[in-house]
Amino acid sequence: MDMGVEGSVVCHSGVMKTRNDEIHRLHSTVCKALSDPKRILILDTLRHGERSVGEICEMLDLPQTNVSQHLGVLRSKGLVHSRRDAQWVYYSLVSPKVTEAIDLLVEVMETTKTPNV
Amino acid sequence: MDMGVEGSVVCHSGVMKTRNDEIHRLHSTVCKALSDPKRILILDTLRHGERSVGEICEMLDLPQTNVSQHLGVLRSKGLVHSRRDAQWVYYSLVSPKVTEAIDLLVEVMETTKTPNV
DNA sequence: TCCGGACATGCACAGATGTGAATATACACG
DNA sequence: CGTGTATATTCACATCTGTGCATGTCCGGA
Repeated sequence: MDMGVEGSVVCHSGVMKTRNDEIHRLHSTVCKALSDPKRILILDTLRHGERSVGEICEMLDLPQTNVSQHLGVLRSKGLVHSRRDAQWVYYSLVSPKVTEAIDLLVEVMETTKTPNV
Repeated sequence: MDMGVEGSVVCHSGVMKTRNDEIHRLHSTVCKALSDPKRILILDTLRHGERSVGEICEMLDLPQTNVSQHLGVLRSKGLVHSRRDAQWVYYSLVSPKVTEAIDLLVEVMETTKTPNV
């Protein structure tokens, strides 16, 4: 009698059902998007507004092919939105919560004192 | 003149230096810890206080070997702390910010409407 | 000191994933 | 329509990482 709060069903000798599914979806979307350093860098690049692919490449000094691949992943995970304007494609965050989350993760890192690398 | 705020050095035709390093450390610690669904589940298990390895195994229905491996990763990343009591080892979060971050990531997932899987 | 339970570690392997090279597609312009 | 620029996609490959199995270590009890 110390858990089982917040609307989740607890199956004894089993797993919390809805919470389990929720976390698996969390992993396959947001967490998987953050599981590569370059993708985090790209998201950070979009912090202050939309950027074209070429602008991101220049800011991060990365080849275009690679940036397009990562942007494709981020879009498939639903974290960024793309808008075409003539020859250029501009990417932007679907929500400011994305960078808010990154900032909170940085806070977590700092409170954990990052023991080893 | 649209970026370069918050104490980071911007190298034109280069990359933001200190921010770059910060994000790479973020990835190799916190984000890498969250890059596996079972590890997120384990962290969620510790939300309300410390648990022994056996308790975590039972709650998540996972083999002990596997749980120990993941706990080893989480400890090496600095997200959990371990305490030995007789034959048992109790794990706990180093900071409540860990689950706060997970909760915010869930919020991000929900705002992005998770388009595909 | 021997035994059993709790937990950790090393190893081998399969599956996932980031990367570059080459190529394809979309668009503007003349 | 042909050319150049911007971006996306496919493919092959090297690397990483989660997993199970077997084993090792730590601890308490008889």
